[in-house]
Amino acid sequence: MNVLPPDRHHQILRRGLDLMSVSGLAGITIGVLAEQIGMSKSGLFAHFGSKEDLQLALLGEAERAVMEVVLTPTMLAPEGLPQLQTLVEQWFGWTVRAGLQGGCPVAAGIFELDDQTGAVRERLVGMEQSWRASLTSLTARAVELGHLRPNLDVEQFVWELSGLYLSHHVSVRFLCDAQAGERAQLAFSALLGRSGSADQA
Amino acid sequence: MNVLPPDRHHQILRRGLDLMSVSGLAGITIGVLAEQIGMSKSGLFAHFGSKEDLQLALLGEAERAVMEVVLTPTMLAPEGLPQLQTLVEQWFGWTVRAGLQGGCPVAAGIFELDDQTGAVRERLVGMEQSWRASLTSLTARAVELGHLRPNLDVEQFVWELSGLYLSHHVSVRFLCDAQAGERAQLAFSALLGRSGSADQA
DNA sequence: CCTACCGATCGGTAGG
DNA sequence: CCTACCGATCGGTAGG
Repeated sequence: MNVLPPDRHHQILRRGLDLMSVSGLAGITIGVLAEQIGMSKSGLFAHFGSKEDLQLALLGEAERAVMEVVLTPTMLAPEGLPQLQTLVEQWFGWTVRAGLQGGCPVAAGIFELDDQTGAVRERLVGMEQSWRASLTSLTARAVELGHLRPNLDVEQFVWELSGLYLSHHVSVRFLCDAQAGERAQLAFSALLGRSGSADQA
Repeated sequence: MNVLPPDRHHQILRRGLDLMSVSGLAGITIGVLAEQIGMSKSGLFAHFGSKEDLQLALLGEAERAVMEVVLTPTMLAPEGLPQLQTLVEQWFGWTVRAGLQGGCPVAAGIFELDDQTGAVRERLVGMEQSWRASLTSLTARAVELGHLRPNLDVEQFVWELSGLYLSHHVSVRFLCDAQAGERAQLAFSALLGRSGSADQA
């Protein structure tokens, strides 16, 4: 039961996720990542069949991180509206809590790969669709519990919520707007307000 | 008054903008761009002092394209609400109308450079701030004309509108959602609705 | 605007 | 997991 080294493969993925959050998917190079970990290029390469496989593995690591940092705490909250509110609290700006230096690698990857083809893009599309399905499920549950209007367009709700996430990302990481958190909270409150069961049209 | 060649420098910027919309800022290489135009690497390089200067010039070209394809038609509409509606019609998905093969290079650049430093990032920050100032001005004019609530938080309106643009971009270019246009229109109508002078709270 | 070239780095392989 | 190496490509330069 030796503790050191703590699994080289996992160390590569962890450090690689951090690098990906700063440099993007295409910005990852085997040489740079190997140097940061302190091993040889070919040594690191041996863990993966190709650079593409490394990128796919890093996307998997990102998915695991989101699960741990965002989705798990969300599920611990009471079902319905409380889970939606917890989700937004944990989702927006999650990379800081995950200990990453950069921004959301999924969002960055989406804009990086939106005009390309290949396995990495397809993997990322699958991740995003799966993520939105989770959001849809949480929202639908809030409707079932009467926390949101029974006639709410759940897909539209998720579509607009995703836009708030992206706008928050741009504000906080690119424009460095100190009011990013308040703006996001205000927008989310407005979205909840016009989705609420108290439908005052 | 010779017509051919139609200004090599402009040809480089035009073709480079197209390449940037597909490959992103970092994806641009002098060699690839030179080959697409049919000139030598060093011949193209001579037009710019460095790759960074080329990137800066391409951002300027993107700004010019947005001005021509989005802002100019917007200004031709009646002031206030009609201009805001025209803006969204022309802004969302503008790269197609601009004849580009890829998505919005500004949006892509924001997510690409959000964790980096340097002149290119600073230029892009300036462009985005200037763009949002234009949106703010158009929105404030709609308030002045009584088309929107006098107590509207104009900055918040622009912040949320920017989120709709990003969400639309992801839907149409990455997820290939056929309903992207409808979702964006629905969200924009809702945003206008709760910003309208007919404040039915 | 070109050819020819520079050192650095890329992903990947051979062989151990 | 390493050293040593491959061909290709990178941004950039010399010289014309």
